[in-house]
Amino acid sequence: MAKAKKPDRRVQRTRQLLQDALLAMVIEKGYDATTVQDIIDRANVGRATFYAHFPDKQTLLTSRLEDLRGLLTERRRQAPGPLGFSLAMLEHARSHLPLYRAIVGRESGAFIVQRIHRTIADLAELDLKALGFKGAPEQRRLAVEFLAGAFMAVLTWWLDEGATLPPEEIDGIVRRLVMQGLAIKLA
Amino acid sequence: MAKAKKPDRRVQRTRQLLQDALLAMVIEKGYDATTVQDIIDRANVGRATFYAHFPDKQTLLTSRLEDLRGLLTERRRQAPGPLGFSLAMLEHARSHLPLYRAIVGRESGAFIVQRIHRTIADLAELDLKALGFKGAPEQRRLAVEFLAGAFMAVLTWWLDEGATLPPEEIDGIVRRLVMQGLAIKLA
DNA sequence: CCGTACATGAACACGATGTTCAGTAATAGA
DNA sequence: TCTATTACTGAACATCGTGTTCATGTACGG
Repeated sequence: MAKAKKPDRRVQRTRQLLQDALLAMVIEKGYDATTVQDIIDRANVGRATFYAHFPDKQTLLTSRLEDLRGLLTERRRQAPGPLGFSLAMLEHARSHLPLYRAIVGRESGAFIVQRIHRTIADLAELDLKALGFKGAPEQRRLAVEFLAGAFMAVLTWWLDEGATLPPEEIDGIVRRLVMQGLAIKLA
Repeated sequence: MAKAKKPDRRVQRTRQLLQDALLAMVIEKGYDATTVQDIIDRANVGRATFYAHFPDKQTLLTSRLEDLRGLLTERRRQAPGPLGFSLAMLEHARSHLPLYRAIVGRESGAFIVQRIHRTIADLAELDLKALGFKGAPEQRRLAVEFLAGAFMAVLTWWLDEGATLPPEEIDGIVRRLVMQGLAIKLA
């Protein structure tokens, strides 16, 4: 373990200001449309200061996304079992609706969506492993992508509809679809 | 029907050049990284000319994507039944691998992915309607998003892996997942 | 052959990026 | 409290992409 010296108070403050400003701007104009200029204006921070902390917009966002990953992993620990993150994420999304819509909704940029997809896929893979999913690793990977993609799409749709349906209902439907499929005879 | 006067030969030529140049650049550097400058350089076309035809990069791409939509709809007509587009798309993707990877793979921009997702979702909705899917329209929509998201994710993964597995196998697995789900007891 | 529609390319204003640097302030540690 | 260190500032700068304009040249259709 590297000795993690507690960072200078100014550093903490600046990073916090920048992260908060980014989220506020993303909600306001979307990720792609948000410029570094917007962020530093909102945060009241010098231009040079931004680049002293983060090489670009993307890295700044990534630093913030670690929190979400942590939260989901934690919830998964609390509520074990496959798709343990599902309900947790749906509820978390609803209580941060504007942010989620900006990040994972129809208007968001590609980069963020991919990151979140990866997070979900990783969690799902843990689930499948724990269940002793039979089949080649390749098949497991395919199933994991299937699951993550499906979940992301449902989440996106739900958010874009205003997240009116209760999380429990969405969670239930997703589970049923994942479990039994459409339960329709396909060709 | 509007009388579709056949366009000036120069117009056809210019539009073709621009579309081809865009695809070439997307394969080379990805959609986001491709600039209008790149496109007109590659196409050997004046800057003003570009903007005389398309307001921006996005519209140029959209004009091209109509072709794919047409092709998928056509294939669906030929091979009716749910998920009729699945195998067709997988095969089409494999025979245009670099382009597909650039467009729908991990490196692509958000805009294109959303467009393709929409195309697939629309096709899937036709399938479900034809099958007499029971349940509220809202539930059907959710199922459609689920299906499209899952398919897109699998396609993305497959492409990023180099599309080594045969399309028929992927198609079969996707069908099974959609039909029966993971066939695992979930909590 | 001629009038029209299109292509050209250069110039322009604008805005965003990322870097540099000298000056100033806040901080941690003694 | 004092001091060396570290961080922030703000302005300037080069670079690049965008989208518009316009006068000029040229290929097209009829």
